[in-house]
Amino acid sequence: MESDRISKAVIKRLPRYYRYLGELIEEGVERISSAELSRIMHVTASQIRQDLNNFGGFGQQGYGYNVNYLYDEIGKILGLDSEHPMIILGAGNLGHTLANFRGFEKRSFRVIGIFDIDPRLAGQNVRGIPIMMIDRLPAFLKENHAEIAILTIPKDQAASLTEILVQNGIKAIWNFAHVDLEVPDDVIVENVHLSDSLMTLSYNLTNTHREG
Amino acid sequence: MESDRISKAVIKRLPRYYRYLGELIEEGVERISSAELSRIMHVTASQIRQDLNNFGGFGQQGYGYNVNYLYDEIGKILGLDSEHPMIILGAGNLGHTLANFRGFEKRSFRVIGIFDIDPRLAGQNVRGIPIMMIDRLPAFLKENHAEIAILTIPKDQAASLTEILVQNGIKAIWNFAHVDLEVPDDVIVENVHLSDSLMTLSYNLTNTHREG
DNA sequence: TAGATTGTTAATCGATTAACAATC
DNA sequence: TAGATTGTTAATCGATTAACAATC
Repeated sequence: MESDRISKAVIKRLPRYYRYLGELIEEGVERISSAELSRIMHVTASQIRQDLNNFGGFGQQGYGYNVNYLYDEIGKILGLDSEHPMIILGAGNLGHTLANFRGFEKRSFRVIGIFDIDPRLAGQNVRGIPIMMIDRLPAFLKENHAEIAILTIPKDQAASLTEILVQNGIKAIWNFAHVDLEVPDDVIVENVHLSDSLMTLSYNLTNTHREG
Repeated sequence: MESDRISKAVIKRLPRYYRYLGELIEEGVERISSAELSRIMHVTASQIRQDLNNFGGFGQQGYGYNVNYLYDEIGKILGLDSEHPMIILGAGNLGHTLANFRGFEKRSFRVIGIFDIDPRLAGQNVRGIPIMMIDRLPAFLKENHAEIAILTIPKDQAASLTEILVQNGIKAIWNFAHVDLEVPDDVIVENVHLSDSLMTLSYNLTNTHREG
């Protein structure tokens, strides 16, 4: 069923709501109206209500939203209530950095294996997570359930490794390589193109201070 | 002058055009039509022409676009033809990783200093880039021209450090901390919220394989 | 109950796509 | 010149904002 597809714009805002609600919880806030949240987040109250109502009626007229309840519900919508075992492909600087992120585990994203082509890294580990050679990948994926693959490899290796991942049942790729991956329809790719991000910054820097 | 503000959506697409054009150059392609580029990039030809015409008429009727020329022009639009000295705040894993990125320098983004609060790091360096203590930051910014500050610090330090940066004339912040920064209008912030990105992936993973 | 605030419909705004005349 | 393809205007589509009736 196609159903009413939620727009990409809405989905991209969900983590931000989640983050702000988390902060409100830390501050001990129990309820909040869309108007108040609007002020804090610098978005319109209308947008907040529209966004949330894509997923259900979480609020109550005359009261607003219960912060804890809304936080939990958005967490569920984001899939944070279940485990997401991950593997990292590429044990370079970035791979190591992501393997060391403690924040992920709070949210049930756990790295269960790291893969590289450099034989000098074989047998090493990061926080107890073993670094294995890429040729072990298919066997590893048969023996272990991994949902998400993180790609922190050079762009020229991305295509061939993606194929291996797809063939072995990986359904989601968090891609840090500077290429767009070609995958079947049922495989999800989320790109983090750092250099694109930096260029956007550079654009704004170069062009903003000209006008005005 | 407000002028015809280029939409954010268009700007976010520019680096992607730039990337594909760079690949075409590597492949020795000299000219390309919007129709052909459309096929490669999986966007409409109409959008390509509309996007580019925000900045000028780079093509030629009956011919298409000269790849090298268009690449250079987009590079200029993105501000890649001038130097962008950067500093990194936070010499943790991520700070080190970014300091080590060689790709940036090709494009005239150069890291000139790294700052941290951990006294054990004082005097150390990354690829010759000195790690200094945060209290040296104001003096450093007076003596050296830095355009972009990269924030790879814990979120609770982000607000106070941002204030110091703004007071000392930094006009652009590449923010990896998990908070939204409050800055004056003339300061540009580009966020890289990795956990937001991972949650978006998790959302799609959780919700996509249900329908269909 | 009266007041507040949601959920939701309608209006507006902006971005994408289609179409085609201009022109190389 | 004829053919190809741009630049640009017009049409469509989607997302955001405004408004308000429903309801706690």
